[in-house]
Order: sequence, then structure tokens, then C-alpha cells
Amino acid sequence: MGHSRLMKEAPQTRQDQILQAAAKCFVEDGFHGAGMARIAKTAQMSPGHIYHYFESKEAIIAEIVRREEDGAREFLSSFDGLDGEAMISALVDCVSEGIANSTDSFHSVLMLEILAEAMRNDGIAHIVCETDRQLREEFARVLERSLGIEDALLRVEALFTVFSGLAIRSIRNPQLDREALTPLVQSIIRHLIG
Amino acid sequence: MGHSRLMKEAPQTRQDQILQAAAKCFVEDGFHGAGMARIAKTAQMSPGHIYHYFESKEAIIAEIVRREEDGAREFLSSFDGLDGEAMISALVDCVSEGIANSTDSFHSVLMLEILAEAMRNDGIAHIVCETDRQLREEFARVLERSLGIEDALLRVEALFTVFSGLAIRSIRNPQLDREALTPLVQSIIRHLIG
DNA sequence: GCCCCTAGAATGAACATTCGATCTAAAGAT
DNA sequence: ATCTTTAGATCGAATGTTCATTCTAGGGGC
Repeated sequence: MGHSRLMKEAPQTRQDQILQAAAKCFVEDGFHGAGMARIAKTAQMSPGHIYHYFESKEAIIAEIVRREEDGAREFLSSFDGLDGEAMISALVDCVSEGIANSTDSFHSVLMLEILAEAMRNDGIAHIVCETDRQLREEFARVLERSLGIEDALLRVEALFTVFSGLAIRSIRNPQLDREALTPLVQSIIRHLIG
Repeated sequence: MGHSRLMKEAPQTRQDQILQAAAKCFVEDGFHGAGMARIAKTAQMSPGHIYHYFESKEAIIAEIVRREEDGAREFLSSFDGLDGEAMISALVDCVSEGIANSTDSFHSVLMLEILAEAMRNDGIAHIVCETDRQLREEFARVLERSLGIEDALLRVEALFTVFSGLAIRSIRNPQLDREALTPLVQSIIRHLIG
């Protein structure tokens, strides 16, 4: 599951350095729990200096959300060229990869924080909802073309539901047996697109 | 989907009054975004007085989480006596009710906030994970007895995954067509327990 | 000499929490 | 009946801290 490379690779620009540090702090303490002082220290620069690159703390949050959503957009575009069987097996593979990924709690927590923030910050809500709309529509188009599915938008919604649920489950049940769950979830996927 | 009555009914005690006000503020501003001053004003008492009923803000959060989780526990116990067909139709009915419920964004947001907090607060994590373990095990027992399902714990995990996902979807796609999605999700449920 | 870049102290608002004062009301005393 | 005592409920101002943000003063390239 391809996430924005920002958060893993070494930061390229001063901006990336801040974003990377901020994301780390936000994951550990939450958007409102993390202070600029700690973010600055993590990014190895003075608090005041951050304001040369970002207008405010909220602007940092918005940019992190934007990049995180871009990561999902990119990931989805990797399904673009697939047809028939290739599409099905790519989706099924996605499950094992997706389940494994929720071990990477970094992105799970970030997602929760983003969704919670979206409920009270209209700007964030707009980014998230708009991305989701694009994702749904593009993926429905892909599914329709590659598999001839009719009510594709609906199936996509159900697929997204399952994948979203996995992230939550890995938090509420840390001992989750991923190996055992994978084939069962894969059978749901096949049930949805077959 | 039965949620703790605390949040809807008129508050019975002074404690409930505080918890109800706090939950409202937490939903609007987040656990760390909401200040005691605003909570006090919402509960119609002085900030200082809150500390006669709760040791700290964190204690309020913990109690809200505890009651929210109790709501889930209660809801689940309503499946206790069912058998065979009754169990299946109860589960299927659950979908339409569950999907409708995610319109009630109050509990969706609270859930997100709780899960995010669980990732950084061991006390909260313990409440959430322990409740989830109980829920899984009891529901697996019920499913095993009423439907003779073998790998019940696994099926329960998959069922919980789907229901958890619905809450997230209703946030990322506010225009979600609940009526259309219901039968598709119901078919997933049947696929999981049939 | 001039101009960007940078650090880190300064600022004032907001925060969780504490505390002494005041209010309420019921029990006890006369 | 009336006054006194007492204990808990309630308040709101004070506390010390931490917050996001701004400011100032200097350091290095041209």
C-alpha cells in the first residue's frame, strides 16, 4: 500500500523536514496535543523559523493531510492498466498487503487524527471528502472497464468500507491474527467483485 | 445500535451533567482542543466545581470512554438468546440500523477521538482493547451456539471489520447512499455467516 | 554596506488546576 | 419558634505553566 514517500525518505527540503517532524509529533501527541516547540526541536530548528515556511500550525496540518491523501491517490492509480484476472488478483493481494500495513500504526493513527479533525475543521473536511470522491469515481471507472461491473460505485463503496475497517480493527485488537484473517477478507473481496 | 443512554437522556446526577457536557465539547473540539472553561460553561457550573466530581480532565475522558464501551457491551448482549434464523435476520437488520446510525455523527466522532487517544494513552488503550476482547469472545460464543459456526472468532473479526468501516465511510463520503449500500453489506454479512 | 536567513528570547492568550470565600440547608440547641 | 452550628455544594479569581505566534538582534554571503 503506497503511502506518500515524504514520511519515510530523508527530507529533501526544509519544508519536508518540518512536515516529517510535525507528522511524527502529531502521531505521538495528536494535532492539538503536539506543541510547536516540540515540533521545532524534532525538526532541528527554532520555533520561530517554522513560520518562515508555514503560515500557521493549521497550515502544517493541512499540508500533511494533503500529502497523505495524495499518497492514496497515487496508490490507486497503480490499478489503472489492469484487466480481468490481473485486476482481481491485484485486489486480493491488496488485502494481505493492507492488513500487514496496519501494523504500521503510523499511518493508521494519522488517518484517525485526520478524520477526527475533518469533523470539526471545514478546510480539512473538504480535502478529505474531495479526495475520497475522486478515489471512488476513478476506481469505479477502472472496475467497470476491467471487470464489466455495473453498479461499480456501490461495489467500490463496499470495498472501501472493508479496507477502512481493517485499520480500526488493528487498533481495537492489537493481537489480531492477520494471517488467519487475510483469506476471509479476500473471500469478501471476491464476493464483491465476482 | 444501542449507545449508552447517558448522552441522550436528561442528566440524572451532577456527574452525568459534567460527562454529557464534556462529551459534547470533546466531539466539537477534540479531547485536547476542548478546554475545562468551556466544559464548565456547558455544564452550567464553575470550572473549579468540576474537580469535586472528577480528579482531572483525563479522568473525565476515561469515564466517557468507559461508558461508551459499556454501550457497545450492552448492545451486543441483545443477541444473547437468538437462534438460527432469528440470529441471521437480527444481524442483517443490524446493517440497516448501523448504517443509519452513522448519520448520528456524534458517536462516530467520539469513536474516532477515543481510538486516536487509545494510541497514545495506555489507560484508554486498556479500556478499549479489553472491551473489544470481551465483545469478540462473547459474540463468537453466541455465533457458535446459535449457528454452529466453527471458526467463529475469525468470522466475528470480519464482521466487526465491516461495521467499523461503515463509520469511517460515512465521514469520508457524507453523500453516501445508505439505502443502496445496505443490501450489498447485508450480502457480505450473509456470506460471512452462511 | 546590504540583505536574506536564522536562532531564540519575548509576548500575551489560554490552559488545567487550586483555593479560600460564600452560599444553602438541614440538624441541634434553647 | 428562632437562633446556631456544621457540612457540603458552589463559585470565580488566582496560579503557574504551556501554547502559538511575533520580534529582535546578529551572522554570513554579495
